[in-house]
Amino acid sequence: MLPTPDAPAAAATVGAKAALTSRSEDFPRWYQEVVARAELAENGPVRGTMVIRPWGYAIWERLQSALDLRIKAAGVENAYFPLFIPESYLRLEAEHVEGFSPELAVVTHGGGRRLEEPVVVRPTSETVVNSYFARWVQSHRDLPLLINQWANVVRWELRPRLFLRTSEFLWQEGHTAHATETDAYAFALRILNDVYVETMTEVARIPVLTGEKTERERFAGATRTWTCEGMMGDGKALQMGTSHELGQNFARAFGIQFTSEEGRLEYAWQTSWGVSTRLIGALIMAHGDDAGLRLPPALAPIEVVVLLVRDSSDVRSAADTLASRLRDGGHRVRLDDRTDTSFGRRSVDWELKGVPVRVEIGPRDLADGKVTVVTRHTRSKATVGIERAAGMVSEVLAGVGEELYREALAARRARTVEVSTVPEAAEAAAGGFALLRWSELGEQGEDALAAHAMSVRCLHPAGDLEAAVRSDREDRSDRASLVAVVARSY
RNA sequence: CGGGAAGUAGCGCAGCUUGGUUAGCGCGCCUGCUUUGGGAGCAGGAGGUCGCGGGUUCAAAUCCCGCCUUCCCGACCA
Repeated sequence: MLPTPDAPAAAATVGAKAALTSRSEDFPRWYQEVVARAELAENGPVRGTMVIRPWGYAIWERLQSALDLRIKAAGVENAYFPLFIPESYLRLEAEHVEGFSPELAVVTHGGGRRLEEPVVVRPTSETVVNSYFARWVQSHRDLPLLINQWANVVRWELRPRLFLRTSEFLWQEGHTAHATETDAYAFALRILNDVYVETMTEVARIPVLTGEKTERERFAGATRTWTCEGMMGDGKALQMGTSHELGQNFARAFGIQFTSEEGRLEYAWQTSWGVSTRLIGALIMAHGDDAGLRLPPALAPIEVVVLLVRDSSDVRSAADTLASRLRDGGHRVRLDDRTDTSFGRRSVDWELKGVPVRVEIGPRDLADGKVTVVTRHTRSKATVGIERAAGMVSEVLAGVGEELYREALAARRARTVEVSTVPEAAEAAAGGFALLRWSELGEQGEDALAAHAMSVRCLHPAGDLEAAVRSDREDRSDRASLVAVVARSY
């Protein structure tokens, strides 16, 4: 609760029966229950597929706009490429096909006949996009070519989990071509920092660690993969987004060549990058509590619910007036006048869905000219004069995002330990992040950790762990000073 | 794909070991009345190809075989 000039007449914390399995008791079960009870998504009829329900989709739409705005601010244009890709395209980049072939969905029949060449349902679009880039890029004047698409992709996952790993998911994938390696490198990091880190921290309010993936964890076909790693409520890491430098791998495979200012024929340098509906999973697991989802206002489909405790003409007109004032103040408001459903049930439901603020209006308080303002993320209640209510809601909403971020950051810090040996890392990463110098860990150590179901989430320059990986850093080969973030992951 | 568990009404489960009338229970749903300040109460009601396919049998939710799906733990990933 924010401190306010005229302090609330009464403050209390909500006490109710547990709506869900607690996080500490069984985190995976808690996660599934939140997804179901908050009406975010359900399994589709085909294994690994997902039906995203309106509440979940509305969150996705808000994430999409936040990302799309920033992607466009980086100079990228949206386009659309086909769902079906000739199987032969995948084979043109050796590492790429090796990485993706185990999880491809392949169409062998169409129009009732066997296809001459099977088509693949895109697992990612590097191959089609780049086959067109080859046609569009002729001159250095055509570069950089910066394209993004919003699409669905299919990867036949072995162990699906709603939002975190589904066989079909929604995402954006960016594909760019540049004249020089330096440009491509800078752009991959620009997307990482200005689009991904910013959206994750400022909009989703989840702290992320950025850094480079090890060779073992790198994207199939990339020369370098940069990642954003978040810590979930159980101490495990989630890869929330990646930005890849592709070098000239795809340019050579697809013939993306241009004539340079000096008149030489050169291959383009490329990047690709993506984030997906997995971000909704991150939101649930980073911010959720034992009462359900907790949404930062920027992503909440509804920021404030005005709830009629019971119906009467006084209550209704007070609620209508308050809802209008809040709407006029620019907030997304829902009037809950379903008084044929009990107060308790409606309260619990809105808490499950994570609506940041709720205003309860009932005859008792109203007789004193008051209403109750409930803050979801702290589950605290305050009674305020009705004329103050709209102002207080705005004040509370203004603070929720920052408080969620700080809470998540504190939780991550509490579970992050610096260690100096591989066995220590394995022990510490059982419950959070372990930081170990890469020179101490190395690829042998990475193999050893794999036996404990642990991995290097990213390599970050020594020093301030939370500092952005800077795109103007010249020294790219000082690997000895890198710190490995070791964790279990989703 | 390997190891483990499970599929019976929208959800959660019992029944299965030892085959045998009409397959039960809780929640939810519908109707009515009373309620509503933290998951309301009473009364009445609707809802089932027992995951799918095959087999054994006079008879299968129950026994046998195959498949599918879900969950947990691994390997793979946004």
